[in-house]
Amino acid sequence: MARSRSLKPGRPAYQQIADELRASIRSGELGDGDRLPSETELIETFGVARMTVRAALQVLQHEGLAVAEHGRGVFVRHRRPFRRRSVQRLSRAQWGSGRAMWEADTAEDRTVSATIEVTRERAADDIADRLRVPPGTDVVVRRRLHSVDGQPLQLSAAHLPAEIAVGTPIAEPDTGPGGTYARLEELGYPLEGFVEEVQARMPSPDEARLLALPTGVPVITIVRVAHTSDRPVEVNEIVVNSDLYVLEYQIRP
Amino acid sequence: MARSRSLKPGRPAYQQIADELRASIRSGELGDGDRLPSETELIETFGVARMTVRAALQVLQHEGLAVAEHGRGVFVRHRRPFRRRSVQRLSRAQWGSGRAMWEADTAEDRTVSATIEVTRERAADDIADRLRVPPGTDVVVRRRLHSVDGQPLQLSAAHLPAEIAVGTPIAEPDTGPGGTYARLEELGYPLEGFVEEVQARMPSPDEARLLALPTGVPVITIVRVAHTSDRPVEVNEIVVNSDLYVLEYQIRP
DNA sequence: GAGTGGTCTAGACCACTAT
DNA sequence: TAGTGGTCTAGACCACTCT
Repeated sequence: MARSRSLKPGRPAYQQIADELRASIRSGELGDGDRLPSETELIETFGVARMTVRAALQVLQHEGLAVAEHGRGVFVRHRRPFRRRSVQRLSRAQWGSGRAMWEADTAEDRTVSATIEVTRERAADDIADRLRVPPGTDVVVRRRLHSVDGQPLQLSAAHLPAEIAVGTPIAEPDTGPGGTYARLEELGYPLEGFVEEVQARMPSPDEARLLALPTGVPVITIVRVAHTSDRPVEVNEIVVNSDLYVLEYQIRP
Repeated sequence: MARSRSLKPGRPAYQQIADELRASIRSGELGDGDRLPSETELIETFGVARMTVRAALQVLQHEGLAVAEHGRGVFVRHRRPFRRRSVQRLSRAQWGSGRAMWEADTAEDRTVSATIEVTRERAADDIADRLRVPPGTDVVVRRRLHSVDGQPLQLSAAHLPAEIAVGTPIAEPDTGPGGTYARLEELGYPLEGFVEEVQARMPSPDEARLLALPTGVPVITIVRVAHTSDRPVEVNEIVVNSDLYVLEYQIRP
């Protein structure tokens, strides 16, 4: 960044400074992980007040292009989606084989971990609606936080009618080989298909904390409904760190 | 919001103010479209400087919970996803029938419009890679901006090898009934399937402008590859307003 | 004109990181 | 200790909306 740059009237100063920095990032002049000019340097370069350069840096952070590290500087953020979720994850070959679904798209050298909490609750209206049971029906809820190599990736909350799950391994923290879907088939609920509804939004503060999300990184939400030929048997609400995920879907015409 | 509220030490004032406002929104005390307390009111309520209450309001805007309207106030943002993209969109029944794919999931009373620009370019590396052609190969690019009821929804850039598309309706703005996919089949490229890669991120300033995105609304990006039994024939890069979309995918085990 | 949010200044003190 | 970003103040002027 050259010394003493001029700003044109008409467009706010903080946006012009953000524009210049963004251009430096896009052009590759500032690469992944590089430190941006410090606030002090930007104040000298552009001849503006500190709050003005801070506003410019905030713009870049909220665009997901930069992250601030207290005491160290503001750095170009590097995306590294190291996981890919594909349709294959939900194939019977996967969970029928005794592998956890979770492992389906995980490279061998990754360390996968999860915390889990199983509770019994009354179904919220939207869950009951999707399960096609009366509002307030008892459900077993399996809440998990999945991490890979210590990096939190995904929150999930699987809801199953208590009538189906209670007294089975599905209501235990460890569902055994093949997981919930393998158990459902054993219990006489052969799965016919899944429907996933995908959306994106900014995280709540809680989600940002649990998933260790930097500023400017949205979450992808997935509502997956697993169903047999005559009824839905599970609703899984999933929230994923969009920075680390590429979802893959295959469609046949 | 009661008058004169106290702030506790330890947590930054602007975050505590944001917390209170967020709680009011989540509880429903402030509903969709309601005006939040003005900056002046918040200054009096919490006894802080203006930049502090502004910081609190920015937090909510970047979370996608509120939108500021210059001269009017800051309002609770209301989500209204009025479109749903499902697997059915890509069924042969859809585009084989002469309906534009675009219409597949559009309710009858919507006004659909699009701008389109068709160009011939050298393929960028990632596009060439996905089309399995040498880098720099000539491609026909169909860039569109889709809107519904005047609201911009989606940007797309469909890339096809020039070898396939040149001299056909695919290189014209209007591809005719059933669109590009119907033409491809007529030209001897029967489609065997599609793969979609879905990610989410914050928009670039250009995307935010074109899609009329408020602060705090991410985009969903989709890279769709259409292929015949022996080669990919189209790569479509799609950027959608995540506020207006629910993607739906069906999966068979 | 009164009220709203948008930009900007010139300071202050604090917390964190590096050396 | 020097340099970095994080929070906060008490003003200023501007642009927009509504009545």
